[in-house]
Amino acid sequence: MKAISKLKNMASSASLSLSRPFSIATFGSRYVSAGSFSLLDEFTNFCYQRDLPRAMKAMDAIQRHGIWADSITYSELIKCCLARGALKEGKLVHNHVFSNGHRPNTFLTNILLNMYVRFSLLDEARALFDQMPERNVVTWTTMISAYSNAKLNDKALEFLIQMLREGVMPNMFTYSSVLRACNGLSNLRQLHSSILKVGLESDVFVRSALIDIYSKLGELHDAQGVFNEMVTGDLVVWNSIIGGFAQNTDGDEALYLYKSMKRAGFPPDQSTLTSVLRACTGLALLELGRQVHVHVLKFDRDLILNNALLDMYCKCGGLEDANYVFTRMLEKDVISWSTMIAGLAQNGFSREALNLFQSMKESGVKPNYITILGVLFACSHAGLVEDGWYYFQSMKKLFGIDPGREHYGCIIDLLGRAGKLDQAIKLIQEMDCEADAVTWRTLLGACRVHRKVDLAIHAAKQVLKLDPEDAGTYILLSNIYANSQRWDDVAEVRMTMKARGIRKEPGCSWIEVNKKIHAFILGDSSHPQIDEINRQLNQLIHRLMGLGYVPDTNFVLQDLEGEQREDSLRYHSEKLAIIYGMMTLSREKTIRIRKNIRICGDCHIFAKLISKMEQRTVVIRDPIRYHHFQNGLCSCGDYW
DNA sequence: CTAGGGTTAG
Repeated sequence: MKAISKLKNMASSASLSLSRPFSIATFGSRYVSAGSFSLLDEFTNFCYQRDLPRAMKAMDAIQRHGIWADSITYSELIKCCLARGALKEGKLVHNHVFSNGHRPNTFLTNILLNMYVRFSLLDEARALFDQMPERNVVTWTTMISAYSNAKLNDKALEFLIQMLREGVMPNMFTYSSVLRACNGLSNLRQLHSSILKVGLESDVFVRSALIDIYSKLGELHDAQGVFNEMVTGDLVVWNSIIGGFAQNTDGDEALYLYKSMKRAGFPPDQSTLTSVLRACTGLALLELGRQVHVHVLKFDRDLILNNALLDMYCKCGGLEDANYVFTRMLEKDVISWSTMIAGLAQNGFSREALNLFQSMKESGVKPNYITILGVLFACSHAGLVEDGWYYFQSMKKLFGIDPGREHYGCIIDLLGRAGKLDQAIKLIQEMDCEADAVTWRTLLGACRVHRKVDLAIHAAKQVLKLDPEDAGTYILLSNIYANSQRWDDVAEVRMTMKARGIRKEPGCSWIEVNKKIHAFILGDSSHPQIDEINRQLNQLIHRLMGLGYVPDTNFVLQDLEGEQREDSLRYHSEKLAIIYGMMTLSREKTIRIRKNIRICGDCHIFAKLISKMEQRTVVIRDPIRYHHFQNGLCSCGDYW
């Protein structure tokens, strides 16, 4: 410290800039006259002043005299080029320091190398790397980091191996870069054990990189293990684990960790809030999402965060809030537009979705693969066969996007709704991409609605071939057979299920009341108010039956999955959740429910009748679509 | 001179 303050005093008394180095130049072999010395002085000054145009001119002058400045000066100049995106000038500096057989040291070459990496010129970087006579850990790390950022994972790993072979020891920088390049678990476990061996696991960068890659590979258990070992925390480490759970659809754990993080004294930042919103989205927690919104206001310029907020409102059925956020966003990108378009379409506002698509095009934002999906989804929901077909046919020509499996799925849905099953099956045969389980399930849905038994059996078999774990399809297939009195086939399906150990998931519905989540599971009566709920449910069913409601126990071809317990039809979890919502939420409030499996035909009718009789809005989100029940009608148009 | 975390569909 003393030395520094001494230097400062010297500098101010001599009115020199501190950043100016005392040693000015490394001289070439040639004689340097007093005139060229001042040229060099000038060059150095311009570099430190970050005056790029003058520095470049001065560099030209010293080059003509065959002299070079020191590495620090050039590194300042290159920083300046990087800050201004001046690639051309950067290349000139590169040529200059290599001119007339001069060779920069490893430090300066690393900086040049990094410059090419920052400009995403990996080939140039590689060429420079290849001609370096000496490569230190920074050299290797720069290349590895460049390759992992470019997703050239094999290259990154290959460089790590090469580096080790040449006896250069990786440091924490190296590990945190190369971890992102892990393609599989075996790579990762190997790297992890080397990290433990050299004791670098306590570095926060390495820790967060480990957590992140474990969770990207779906190994949340390992990610949490690494997290739990943490002694001194760091915001990014917290964000890594919270993001890991949020992205792996374990919203509960993400939210729990979010609370712990705040308790540990780390204020959330943009990244934290984005993950927390994603967790709310997955759990359909509109009220909690609204609370998070308050914190988002501090970061109103953050596009990613606002997109996450927008999506939360869309997915939680808060369309008005979504629209509010959307109109007020300072900046909108493809994701913002796509989110809003899909959100409108999924919630039954097809016309609005298509209008928004129009505005998007007018605003000059280019639609992408996902945008078109939302558009096609809107068309199929509104029964706009012509429009949907048009967009599908011309998406390549208009937007340069090749239709993928999901686009075909939308069109199959579109044709299916319109009852054009022959065309739908023809399309499946003509698809450029392989039909998958989702494709066939879409067709199966159409067969169910239009009661095409033979085609339904074919589609169901295809689904099960591609996804042998799909309990709902087994049930549906067995119901179809039962309905046609094909008892041998029924027995066979049941046997297959048993042999494969397929068990149907119990139906479960969640509703958020007073910031608490209430879960209703079929066959579970642990809710404290279950007796009252059942009493009111029975009363209501009685009243509905007086108005002509007939509990629909004939599931065949009406129920794609449902809760599959014919005898307890009246206790399906969504019915319990609706009643509970009616009991606890004031009349003008929307009853919002999330379900783990698809709604059955009977509950669908039940919800429609309630919406009319009680004049209440009910929104049920199942795993694949939204049902807005209002005044006796559902936004899905009775097709799902 | 080299390093870590977040958004749309499925």
